[in-house]
Amino acid sequence: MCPLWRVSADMTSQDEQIQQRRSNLDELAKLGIEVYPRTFERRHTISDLVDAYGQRTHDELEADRVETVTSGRILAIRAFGKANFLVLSDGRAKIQVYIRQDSMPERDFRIYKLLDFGDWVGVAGRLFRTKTNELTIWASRLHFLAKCLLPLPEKWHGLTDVEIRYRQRYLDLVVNPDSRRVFEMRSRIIAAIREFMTARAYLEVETPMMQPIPGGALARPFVTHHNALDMDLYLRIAPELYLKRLTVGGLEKVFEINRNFRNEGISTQHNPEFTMMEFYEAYADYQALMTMTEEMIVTVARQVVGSDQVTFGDHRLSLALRVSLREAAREAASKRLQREITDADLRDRAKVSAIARELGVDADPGHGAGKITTAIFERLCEDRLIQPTFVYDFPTEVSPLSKQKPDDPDTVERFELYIGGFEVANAFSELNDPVEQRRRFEAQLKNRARGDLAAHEMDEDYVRALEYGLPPAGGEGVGIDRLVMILTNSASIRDVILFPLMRKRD
RNA sequence: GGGCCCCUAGCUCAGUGGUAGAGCACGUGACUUUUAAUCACGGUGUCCCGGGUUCGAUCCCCGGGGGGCCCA
Repeated sequence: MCPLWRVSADMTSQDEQIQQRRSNLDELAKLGIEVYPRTFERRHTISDLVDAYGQRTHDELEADRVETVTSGRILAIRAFGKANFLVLSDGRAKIQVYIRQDSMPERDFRIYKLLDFGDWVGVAGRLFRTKTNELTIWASRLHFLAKCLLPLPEKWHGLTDVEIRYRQRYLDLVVNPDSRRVFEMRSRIIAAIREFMTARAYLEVETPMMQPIPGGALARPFVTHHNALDMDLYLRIAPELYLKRLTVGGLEKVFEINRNFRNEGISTQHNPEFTMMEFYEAYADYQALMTMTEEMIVTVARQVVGSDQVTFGDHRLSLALRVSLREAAREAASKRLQREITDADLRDRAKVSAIARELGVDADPGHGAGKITTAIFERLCEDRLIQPTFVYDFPTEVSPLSKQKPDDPDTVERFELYIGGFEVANAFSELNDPVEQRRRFEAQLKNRARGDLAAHEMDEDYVRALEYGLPPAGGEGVGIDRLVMILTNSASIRDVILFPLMRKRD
């Protein structure tokens, strides 16, 4: 036979492999089988079999004669003429299948001959162990379930090209078990958080993702448009103002786990859409939330990772520390400049501005002392906060929705939790004085007028809600993606988001 | 937005100013307990795209695209 039609000079290796696979599919159809069947009834999943029989010895399996029907994707074919092996995977576990011409109907063996690496098949057979002690299904029937028409990445090196891993996550999941593990853990982390909250009588709610006034955070929003109402809408940057409206309405403990959208840069710590767990509790203040946050993270880590000590990069993370923002900025600045910087220096607009200049930190002319101190903190301290650290007492200027400290109007009762060098949570005692809230919004509007597109907008209805009375309350947002990074030791947020945003590719 | 780095076969990667390579994968053959199966034989290609320099560019230069890391 001279299969000239199969190989022409300008055919690439991929074309050739696709054509071969197509031809195998055609041949399968000619056998009279349904090549895209609708269902397949399996008696066990591969994971079930490995869990239940992975420890059974050869003799035990011979005595028990375990019959099974299972299915999966073919991850390897080792052919020896009359003795053949497939490796099937259900994504979590693998099992070997032994194919012998004289152990199955002739048509099933013909199906076997037309299989390719990556195809989906079902098998029926008996469990045994080979000479090399591998748990194996001795196939008596073989069912074709679906064709893999494109060649898969190589089994040994897997898929390391991060661009393909992000753009074609399905390939990453097929060949990189670690990737699947990360997303399974992500799912369990979210489930554990939900369980933690509902066990404490928090009510899970859903608030608008499309908002006429984007609020609750200082960030630039995405804009969209509703045609029938002819109205611009913004994808939410935070659910905060809606959740607090619910607290006004008497829902004393609420939480929401969902996406926020911020029209800002992309980095290993930022994806334009990201998942937050945000919650509010009447009668709690930020001190209570710190304690609760510690408890939540420890509980989730123990439940999902099995320990409250986790490895992140080169670091071993453990106990939570507490340090005030001004104190952290003051200490770091003193150290850097080799002289004593005082708390009073940081509160003085002119002095802190000079200090910032000395440190090479941008101090916008419109920025007040609080904002400049925060910039110094972010520049000097943030990425050094590897061990879990609560940074508390933020400048009022950068916290338009937080309640001031009773003895210090320039400072609010707010904290951020840092782990691994980045912000994981942000919380504060909620400002519930409508007069003061209006003043804060107005201050934000001035920043906006000066060109700060991330400054907060006026939200009249939110102020009105406060006028009806918001009980004393604490609220917090936990960055789920970043928490998952910490708990799965992932260096980039893109490794914990199934389909991270990528540039469009023609 | 700035700096540095990457883009070569389906995958993982070498490489060179002169007709482009390896391993895996793929095809043909052998093989009835293999497992990164082995052995023999065989074909891999827009060297990201466009322009320039050159007798000749995958390589050097310029521009663009995509990606990564760091900084803002």
